[in-house]
Amino acid sequence: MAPKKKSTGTDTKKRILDATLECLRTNGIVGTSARAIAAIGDFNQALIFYHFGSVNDAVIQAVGSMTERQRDRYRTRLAEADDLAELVTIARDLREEDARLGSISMLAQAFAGAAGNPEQGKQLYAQLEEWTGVVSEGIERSLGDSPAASIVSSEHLAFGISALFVGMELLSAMDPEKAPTDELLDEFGQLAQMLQVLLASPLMQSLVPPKTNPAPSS
Amino acid sequence: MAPKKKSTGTDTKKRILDATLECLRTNGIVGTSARAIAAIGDFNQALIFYHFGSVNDAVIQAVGSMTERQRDRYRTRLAEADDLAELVTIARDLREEDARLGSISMLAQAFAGAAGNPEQGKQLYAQLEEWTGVVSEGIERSLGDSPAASIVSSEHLAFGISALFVGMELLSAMDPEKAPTDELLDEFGQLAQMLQVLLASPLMQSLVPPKTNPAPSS
DNA sequence: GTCTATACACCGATAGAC
DNA sequence: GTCTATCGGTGTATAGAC
Repeated sequence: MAPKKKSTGTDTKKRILDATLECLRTNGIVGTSARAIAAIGDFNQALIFYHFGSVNDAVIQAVGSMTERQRDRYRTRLAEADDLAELVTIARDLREEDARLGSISMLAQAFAGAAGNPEQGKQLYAQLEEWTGVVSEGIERSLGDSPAASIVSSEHLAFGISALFVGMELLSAMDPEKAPTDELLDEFGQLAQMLQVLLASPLMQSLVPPKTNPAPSS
Repeated sequence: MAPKKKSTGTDTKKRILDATLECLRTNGIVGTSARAIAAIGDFNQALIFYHFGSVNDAVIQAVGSMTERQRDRYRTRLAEADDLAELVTIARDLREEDARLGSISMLAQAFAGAAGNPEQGKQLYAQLEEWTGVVSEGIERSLGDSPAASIVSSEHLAFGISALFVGMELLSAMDPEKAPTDELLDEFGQLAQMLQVLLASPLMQSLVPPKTNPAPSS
């Protein structure tokens, strides 16, 4: 039997986490306080401390619940990517949806707020790693046998993509009209198509030796 | 005759700006308050409001003074770049120094604090544009005649590099041990060397038509 | 131009009634 | 588990002495 729900609907803990994310998205980290969160979620301010101990911890948990969802979403979508061009196209679509939902903006705000607080920083970074791990796998699968993969590690590249997305979202929030995020990503898509052909060309062989076939020992 | 200096040394306005930057760097935007700034610079809290009207305005002006210095520094350094490989090498050096000084971290913090405040955001973005304008020129000069330039606009690419740097600095602050910023940039350097050869290859001609020679009309 | 003193709003966090 | 009430602290900003 499904658990009987209160009239308020969802579980309080979840309501707090959702309100915390919404607050982070609309008010930014400087405007995120226990009172502001409580006002958004229409519950009592003291509940945050009862359930999470502090505002900071509520923020960390809220971001954690968000990155979990994103990790799963990225995993299913990236499973469709077979080569570089597809990978870039999917990445562009995912980012577009993230921009609408504000997921990456929330992340950026939480990061900014954790500056100078090593413990909080490490927790947030660990949550990001789960997410980027999926990206890294996607890169590995669609680029693993390309000669470019022998130069750039997929983990490092996934980190770079995350950093790029976080930075672009932060900059776009400053001046949405002027920041050329979509244009840049479109151009990257075209560049990726070009690169894909180049990477397969015989010329590559002279620059990057093919993977040394691990000959069966002896 | 040079203006007589007070015993405190430098001009108060400048002292406030410096203390504001230092506060942004060490405390982050959430920890940046009039009292915190005044404590760092060892002056009275009320002076901030007398000279700048509000803490927010002091932050904007402080960041502005920083981006000006950075713009000049980038301009002189980037003047040495003649091709893609050199450009990437110089970019890596500049970023390394920025990381030491914390310039980009301050920028990221100021950006994060301006979220949800369009006026402040626009002002900060305009300051960043001065900086990226120099980067864009550097790209143009060292890549202008390459076929890649016909795909990616130098302004857009400069924006992307800024976003990448801001994002990397924000992520590195979370967990300096784990974030592979230097590794990634080293790999990008190698990739750039490879690309430089590829872009010059005859194969490019089949993918990207050479610039249509603007034939003199009639 | 710089200081002290202060007004007033909001912050995180807790105690205790329900 | 949720509420009200409240503590001490800190925030921005200003008035007024010097």
